[in-house]
Amino acid sequence: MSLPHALLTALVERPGTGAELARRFDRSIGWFWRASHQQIYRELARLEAAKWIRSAPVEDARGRERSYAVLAAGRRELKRWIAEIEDTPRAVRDELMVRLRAEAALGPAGLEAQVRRLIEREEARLKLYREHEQRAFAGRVDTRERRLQHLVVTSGIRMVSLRIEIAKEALEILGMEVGRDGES
Amino acid sequence: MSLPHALLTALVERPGTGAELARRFDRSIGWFWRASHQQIYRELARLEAAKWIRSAPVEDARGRERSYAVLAAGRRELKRWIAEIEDTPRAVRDELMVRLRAEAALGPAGLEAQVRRLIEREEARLKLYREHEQRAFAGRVDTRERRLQHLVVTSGIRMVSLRIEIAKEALEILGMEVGRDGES
DNA sequence: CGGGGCATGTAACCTGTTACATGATTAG
DNA sequence: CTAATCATGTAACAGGTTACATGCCCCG
Repeated sequence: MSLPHALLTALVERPGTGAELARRFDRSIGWFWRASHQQIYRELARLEAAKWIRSAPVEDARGRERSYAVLAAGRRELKRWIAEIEDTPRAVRDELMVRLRAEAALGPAGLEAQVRRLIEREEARLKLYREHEQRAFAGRVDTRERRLQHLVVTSGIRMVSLRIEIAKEALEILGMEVGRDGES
Repeated sequence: MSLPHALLTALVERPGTGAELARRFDRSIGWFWRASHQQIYRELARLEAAKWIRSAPVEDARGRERSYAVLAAGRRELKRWIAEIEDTPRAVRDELMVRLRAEAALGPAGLEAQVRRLIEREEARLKLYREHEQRAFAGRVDTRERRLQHLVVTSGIRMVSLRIEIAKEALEILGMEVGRDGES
């Protein structure tokens, strides 16, 4: 389970409030570990109870905004976790593949429109990722730290690109008539 | 949520017992939707309660083995689901990326060994997938149905390959000394 | 000063995981 | 005959989702 450690990482990079973290999760960290604001608040409360982070009311704040920062024990925990053996091989979840296989088993069922929507969404996402890469890294990928950060961003780009490529191939096959060979 | 529909798909492809489904999930469907045997039994009970599948004791069975098969209502439900709008943009979960980003934030913390193990695991998986592709499709990718099935299998291969490629690039960066440029 | 939006939650529920239980079957 | 294995579960819990609640601020 990684949510607490994703949050610790975000807060090591820069302290912030719950809402700000939720926004950052939408912008970049969340590319690889999505979390709703409810999850984030619940987890921040746990991390504070464990004394891995501390919070303080934001000065001049509207409402009850609190800013969170990582404590020494939190850094230790994060460092420990990085090298921890990950024995659970991760839960794979890809609905498109399940649907493709279902359509293969049942015959045409209207998956094409669905896939077109998926392609649109993923292309929008790809555009966003590429813009982020330009903005954040424009030519400056020098240190070990920045290389690692850059690898994470480009990995996102490559994974989304692959998903789009596969979805487009799926479209071609879905367009075929049943029983036809298509090799004509 | 797709587990019920992954199970329906598996049972449309071929009826079977709970344990057999668990094994099939390890072999191929589960590449894209993993499920433990406990989950499978629980979900089979629900699907039967919903009258989407029916079960019968296996003839000459050892123990209380029951074989499940999809009913007409189950096929209708699966067909409906295939074309359903998928508005939840899917929960992305990639621990490696979270760890890379954490190591970028904290400096070297022993991630290299972890990544090496990951590469080994993924390469074993890749080998498995490739063997499966050979065995199941050897040259015979003719009909629409088989093309879809083949796309699912090759997509698995391509996704795992990309993960390995990225992990190997990560290894190179992780091996760098902090503060060095590496462009020497 | 009233309505909409925002930050921070609470509650109920569902999914997925972990640990264990039971009875039958097969292997030695 | 006994031990290991297999199929089928049960129970308890942690993680994740959805719907709603509260109080403050800012805009008009």
